[in-house]
Amino acid sequence: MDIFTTIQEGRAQFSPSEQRIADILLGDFEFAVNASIIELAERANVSPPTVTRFCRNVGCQSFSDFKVNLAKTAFIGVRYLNPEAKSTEPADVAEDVITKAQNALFMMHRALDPVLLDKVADRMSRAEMVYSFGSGGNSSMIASEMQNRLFRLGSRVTASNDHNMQLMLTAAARTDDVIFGSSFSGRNHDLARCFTLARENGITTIALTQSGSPVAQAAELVVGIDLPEGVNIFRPTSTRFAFLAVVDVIASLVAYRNRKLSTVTLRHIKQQLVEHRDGDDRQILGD
Amino acid sequence: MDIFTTIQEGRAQFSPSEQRIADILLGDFEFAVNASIIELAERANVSPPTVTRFCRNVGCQSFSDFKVNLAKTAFIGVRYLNPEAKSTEPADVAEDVITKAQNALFMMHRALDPVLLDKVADRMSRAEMVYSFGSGGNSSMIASEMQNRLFRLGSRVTASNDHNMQLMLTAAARTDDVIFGSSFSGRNHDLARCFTLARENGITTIALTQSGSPVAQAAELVVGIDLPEGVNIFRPTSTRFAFLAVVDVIASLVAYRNRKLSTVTLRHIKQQLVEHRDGDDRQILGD
DNA sequence: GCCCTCGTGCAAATTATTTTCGTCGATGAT
DNA sequence: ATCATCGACGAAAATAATTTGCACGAGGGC
Repeated sequence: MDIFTTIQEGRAQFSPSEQRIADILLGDFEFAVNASIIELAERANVSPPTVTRFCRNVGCQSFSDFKVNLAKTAFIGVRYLNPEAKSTEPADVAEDVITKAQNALFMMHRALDPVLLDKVADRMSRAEMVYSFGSGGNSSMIASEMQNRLFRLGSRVTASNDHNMQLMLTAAARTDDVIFGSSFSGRNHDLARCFTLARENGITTIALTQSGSPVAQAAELVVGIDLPEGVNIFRPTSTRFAFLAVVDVIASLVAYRNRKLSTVTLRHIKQQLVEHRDGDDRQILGD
Repeated sequence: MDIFTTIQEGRAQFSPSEQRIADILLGDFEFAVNASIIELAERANVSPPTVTRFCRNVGCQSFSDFKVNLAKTAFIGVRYLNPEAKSTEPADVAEDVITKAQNALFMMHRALDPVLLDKVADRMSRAEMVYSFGSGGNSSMIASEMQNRLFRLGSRVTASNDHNMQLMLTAAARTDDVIFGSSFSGRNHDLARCFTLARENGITTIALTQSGSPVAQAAELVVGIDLPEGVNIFRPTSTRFAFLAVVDVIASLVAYRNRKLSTVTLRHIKQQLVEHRDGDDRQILGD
C-alpha cells in the first residue's frame, strides 16, 4: 500500500498534532515533498520531533525514508489531486491524457482483488467456450479485446456487441461455457438480462463493470471498476485503460493456467504470420 | 525531463568520479534512493562534496532535492528496469501488467513530439472525412477507437480493418480527406500501399506506427511509437496502451479545435442516451 | 485524589550536509 | 623544461537537520 493512502485512511486515528501534519501532506503535496522537517513542523504548528514520530507512525523508519516514500507516490499522486490540463496546447493535453491514464491504472490496481481474479481466471481457463459481450463503443472494444487475447491461447471464444445476438448466444450456451460481459456504466440492461438468463441455466457469468450496478447485480463474479469520471467532456474516458488492463491480467492468468495449450497455439499463429508476412519473427502477434 | 533520463543521457560528459556516482544510481536505484550522501559517496569511492556537486550538475538545488527528484521517477523508473513478474500469482501478474502499461505510457510520453501532434490535429480537425485504418486485432482496435472518439466530435469518420475495403476507400477519397492508419509492426504492406496511393492523390496521410518502418515511410505525418517488446509471450503487449493514449490525445486536440461542433454533437448524443437509456446523465457517453 | 498513559515540546546529542580551502595533476604557453 | 592556469577532488570546518531523552500537563481509570 502506498503511503499516501495510508495517511488518508489512517487520518481519523491520528492525534490532533498528527492530523495537522496529515492535512498539510494531503493538501500541499508539492510543499511537503520539498520541505525539511523544520519547515513542515512550523507550518503544522508542531515541533520537529512530532513530525519524526508521525513518520514512524505511518510505517517509515525516519523522516527521510518518509520523504522518499512520499515522493515515490508523487509521480502519480500529485497529479491525481490536480485538476485539468493547463491549456489546450499539445504538450499539456498529452500530459493530461497520459497522467489520467496512469492514474486510472493506479487506482484500479489499488482496488483490485487477487482472490477474485484467481476465481475468474480459473473459470475462464476451464471454459468449453467463452462468450464475450459488450456494446456501446467502449465495452465493445473491451469485449473484442477479450476475444483477441483469448483465441491466441487456444480458448474457444467469440465476441459480440449486438444485443440480439448476445441473447441468442446466451440461450444457446451450455453449462461449461462462460459468459463475460463488460459495461462501463453498469446500466446495460440487455447485458444484465443475458447474465440473468445464463445464471438460470447454471452458466458462469463474469462482469467487468461498476460495483453494485444492475449489471454487477446480475452477474455471478464481478470485477468492480469504480473510478471517478473526469469533468472534461472532450477527453476520452481514462477508465478504458483500467478496463483494458483487467482484460490483460485475466488473459495472462488464463495463459499461465493453460500454459501448454497457450504455448502451442501461440507458436502456430506466429509461424503462420512469419511465413506469410515477412519472416521477421520479432514482431508482435497480430498487427 | 525526468532526472533519471538526464543522468542516462548526460553520463558521457561527467567526470570519472561523477560517472561512478551515475553508475550506482542507474544500477542500484533502490539503494541510491534510500542512501545518505555519505553512504552514496563511500559506495562510489568519492567524497561527499563530489556528490553534492554532482547533484548541482544535474540541475538540482541540493542533495535532498536530488533525492526527491530521483524518488519521483522511481515509481515508474525502478520497475521499468526490473524484468518480469515474480510469479504467476494473480497479485504479481496484475502488478506486472499494470506496471508495464504505465511504463509504456511513460516512455511513449517521453518521446512524443508536440509540434507533430499539433500538425496531426490540425489536419484531422479540418478533414472533410477521416478514414481510420488498421488490421490484425491490435491495430483494428486502434482504428475503431479513433472512429469511436471522432464521431462524437462531429467529425465524419469511418474505420476499416479490411485490406480490400481500405484500398477502395482510399481510391474513393478526396483531397480534403485524411487517412489515418495504425500498425504496431509497421510491416502492414497493404496499409503502406493505401498511404502511397493516397499521397499520389494529394491526400493527407497519418501513421501511428514504428518509426522508420515501411508504413512510416509511406505516410506523410508519422507519430512514431518505438517501445521495446517484452519477452513474455503470455502477456498481451503493453504497447497497446501507448497507442490508445495517442488516439486519445489526438481526439482531445481535435475536440478543442472544433470546440463548438464538438460540444453540440456531444450534447446531442448525451440527450439521446439519457432519454433512451435511464435518465442518469452522469454516466459516460457510450457504454 | 492518585496514578497511569499518552501526546507533546524543549534542549541536548547526534548525524548529515554543505562550504571552504588547499592539493594534485593535466594542459598548454613560454 | 619550467611555470601558470584550471578543473577535479578531498579534508576538515561550519552549518544545518534530525533524533533522542526527558519532563510536563491533560485526560481517564481506579
